[in-house]
Parts: sequence; structure tokens; C-alpha cells
Amino acid sequence: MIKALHKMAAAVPSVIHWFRLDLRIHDNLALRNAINEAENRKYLLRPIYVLDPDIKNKVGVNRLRFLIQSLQDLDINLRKLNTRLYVIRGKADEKIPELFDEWQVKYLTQQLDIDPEYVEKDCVIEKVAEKKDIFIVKRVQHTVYDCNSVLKKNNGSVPLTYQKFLSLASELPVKECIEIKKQIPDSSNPSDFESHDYDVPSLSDLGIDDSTLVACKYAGGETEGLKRLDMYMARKDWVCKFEKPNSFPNSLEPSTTVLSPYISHGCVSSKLFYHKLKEVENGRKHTEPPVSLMGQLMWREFYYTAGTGTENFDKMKGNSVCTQIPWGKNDEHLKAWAEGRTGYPFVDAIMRQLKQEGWIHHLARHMVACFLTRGDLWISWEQGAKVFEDYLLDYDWSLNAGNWMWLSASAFFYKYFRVYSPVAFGKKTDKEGLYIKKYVPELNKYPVAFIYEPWKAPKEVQQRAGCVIGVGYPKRIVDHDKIHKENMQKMAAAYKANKEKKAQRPLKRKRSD
DNA sequence: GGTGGCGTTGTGATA
DNA sequence: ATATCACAACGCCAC
Repeated sequence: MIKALHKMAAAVPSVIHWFRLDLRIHDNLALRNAINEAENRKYLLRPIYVLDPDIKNKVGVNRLRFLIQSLQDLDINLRKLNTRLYVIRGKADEKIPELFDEWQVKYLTQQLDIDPEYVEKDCVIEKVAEKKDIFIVKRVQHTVYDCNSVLKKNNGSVPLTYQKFLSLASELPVKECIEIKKQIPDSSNPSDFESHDYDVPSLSDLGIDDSTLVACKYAGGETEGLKRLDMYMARKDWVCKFEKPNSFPNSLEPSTTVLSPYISHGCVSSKLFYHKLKEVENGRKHTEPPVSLMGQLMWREFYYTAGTGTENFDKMKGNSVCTQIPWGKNDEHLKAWAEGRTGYPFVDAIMRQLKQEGWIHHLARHMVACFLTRGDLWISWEQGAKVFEDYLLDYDWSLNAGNWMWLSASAFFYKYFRVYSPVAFGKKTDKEGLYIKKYVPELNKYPVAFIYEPWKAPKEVQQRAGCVIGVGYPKRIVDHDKIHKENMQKMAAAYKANKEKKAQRPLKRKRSD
């Protein structure tokens, strides 16, 4: 009996929607395409997510938790439509070709991604699909604009300034959001609909010891994300007055929306965010890009466009927009930075918040990124980007690379002599050092006068505060006042070398002509 | 093709 | 509190 059912099921072809960084129902054209295709052709529908069993070695535990929560929520929301999420455990480029045969796949829909890791796997899968005559549909839905259209408008070259990007984008249309309203018919569901083999795994299923996890501050999922979006969009006055540079990197609770993890995972559609912002701004006096909330969304578009149009965007070598800088290597310094024990309390507080909570304010990212690269430690931005990839809930391939290049003055931003002071910068918005005391608790008995520079406290003050520098809290690994000036010289030299190289290039071309 | 204006968010001193 | 300046002087882009 069961065998017969399976045989029948196998005979009916399938449509797959492959969820990737589009972990949502709303504004998901590729998903709707799959649903409609299944219904119209009387095929079976399989919304899948492919989970690499190796993922815990690639993604930090906080982001993994966010992902699992997002998948759980996605499954719940799909079941409301009378389908479900089929989680496939394995490597996409191996598993999906297998499924093509097992499920008699005729049609596959997915979101277009630009992360080279995805693109590489997609190529393998596309080749197999072509042989088997499987139709693949890719939809642009991770960004507001189609980045390739922006590039086309700029005659194929990458806009290197934000204002240039804005002027290009302003001439492009923004599509409306997609809704899925009707229920999926029972006939679209395969016979193994109820199978637990495809259930969303728990963290412990993936070999993560729950007791090692810190409290969850930002829960993943479309439902949470939309709730957060609605909560902030309801604060119309706040939205219209939003100016990023006037928000606080070191408030005890976030001074910005923390929508970024939801947008990076696709729990919230960037296009939905766009339309909601337009709705709030409409008819009201409001701030403008680059500082406005809309401006923040456009920064994301800017980096996505640059990432789409630039080879090796996440590397220094072979990256046409990236100034070549002879960064040094110091694994001890890198580790001290990553673990929040540089001896600079503000830097350490930020890095510890990042590791614990998976989110830090944009300006806090500026502080620690500048410190790691051109400011103090003279370590490559690629190293920093890897640490951020591990810790950030909102890790996003092109934004991470783009922002790291910005802060290291490798691309987009060039005033390398503007160096953030690990002592002065935080004081502007937190004179008392409350943020430091929260995340570097060993210093919480330090007098305000020394909280940003505890090494300056007299020994008896250190002892009275119960934390002697070099014992309870590390000594500074570098002297900022000295080293940032040396680094500035190195930056000047790197820029000079780069300029000379550039000046040579047109000459060479002329000779070969 | 040269050049001046400008660039999301610096620091520290001085008025 | 807030503004301006020196610091040393970047690259992109529009004109």
C-alpha cells in the first residue's frame, strides 16, 4: 500500500522553491512562481532549504541560532499556506542534483545571490539542470533595485560614490511588493508531506551544546522581523527625524532599528522596508539620504551594486576598486582584537558586545575596524571581515567587504588621516563610560576619569577598583598616540605607490596600441 | 584634460 | 555648549 503510494508520488513531477537568503513568505516572487507553477501544471510543490551539516564550523553560533529560528518560523508560516519547509541536510551542489531525479523536478525557483560561494554552487547545479531539461527561475529580490540595471545605467562601470549611486537609482523604477494570498491545494502536497525527515533541526541536532549559548537578544524569523519593522514604522516622527550620525554607538540598548539581521537573512524584504519608509515619509518633512533611514537602505544597495560589478570584491588582490596596502601580520594582536582584550576599554567593550549579542552599532563598527586596520594594528581588513562574518547576525557578503574597505580607506573613503581615537570617540556619547562598564565588567569600579584609559590610573586607584592593569585587565597592546601616526605615514606611502602605478597604466596601454 | 568642489559620521585646540 | 581651525592634503566627478 505504502509502496504503491510512493510510486504514484514519484510519477508526479515536482516544483522546488529553494529558500536561501529569502527566509520569508511576503514579497517573495520566486516562491509565488513555484506555487503557481505547481498548481497550474498539477505538479507537487517542495519549498526546500539546504542545510550544510558543516555549517557550525562556518557560521558563528549566534548567527546559526538566528538561522534556525528563521527556518522554524518559515516552516510555521508555510504550513499556514498548506505547505511546509523541507530541510535537506547536505551540500547543495550534491543534494539538489540527487533530488532532481528522486522528485522528478521540472521547475526550480530561487532568489538571485551574488556571494561567490553561492554563485559557484549555482553553476554546478545549473549545468545538471540544463542536461535534465529543468527550468530554473532566478528572481532579483534581495535588493530594492536590480543591481545590474544600475550598472547598465552607468555604462557598465561601478558607481564609486554614494551620490552617484543615488542619482542612477533615482531613475530606476521600484517594483511593488508581492503577496501570496491563496491557500495551496492539497493536490500540490507530496505523500511524504508529514515526514519528520525534513523537519527543521534544533541547535542540539546540529551538535551545538545549548548550555554554551548566551541569552537570545534578537530572535530570528519573518514574524519577529515584521513585528520589529512595524514597531519602528509606527514611530513616524522618529523615522522622519532619523539621522544616523546622531545615533549612539554606545547606548546600553540599540539606538537604531536592528532590522539588519532580518534583512540580511531575507526575513524582511528590503523592498517592503523601502515602501513602508516611503509611506511614512510621504507628506511629512523628513531627513534625506545619506543620513536618513531610507539613506541606510540605500547604502545597502550601493554596496550590493559595487559587489555585483566588481571581481574579487571581498579580497584585496585582484579587486579593481581596492587600494593595495601592505598590511602586516600579527596573529596575537588579531586575536586580542577579536576577543576584546586590546587593553582599550572602548574597543574591547564593542568587540565583546559583538561576540555576545551579534549586533553592534554602525559607528562602533567604524571604531573597531579603523583600530584593526589603518588606525592601530595595521592588520588587513580581510582578517577583520572574517571575524565579522563569524560574529555578526547581519553578516552580508557585499556590505561586509564594502564597509571594511571603507573603514580601512581601501575604497570609497580616502581620508585616511581621519583616525578614530579609542579614547576620545566613545566619550562623545557616553562620558560616564556606562557602556564600557556593561561589557567590560572587570572595570566597573573604575572612576569615570580613568574608564577610557585605565592604564593612567595610579596603582592604588587600580587596586581600590579591584582590577590591576596587566592582571585583571590587559595592558594596551599598542600605544595609539604613537602608532596611528606611524600608520598614517604607511598609508601615505601606499597611496603614493598606488598613484604611480595608476599613472603608468595609460602609458603602457598607449605603447601596446 | 585640468581643476575645484565635495565626500554619511575625526581629533584636539581654541574661541 | 557650539563653532572653527589646523592637521596634511585623499580620490571621484562634474564642469
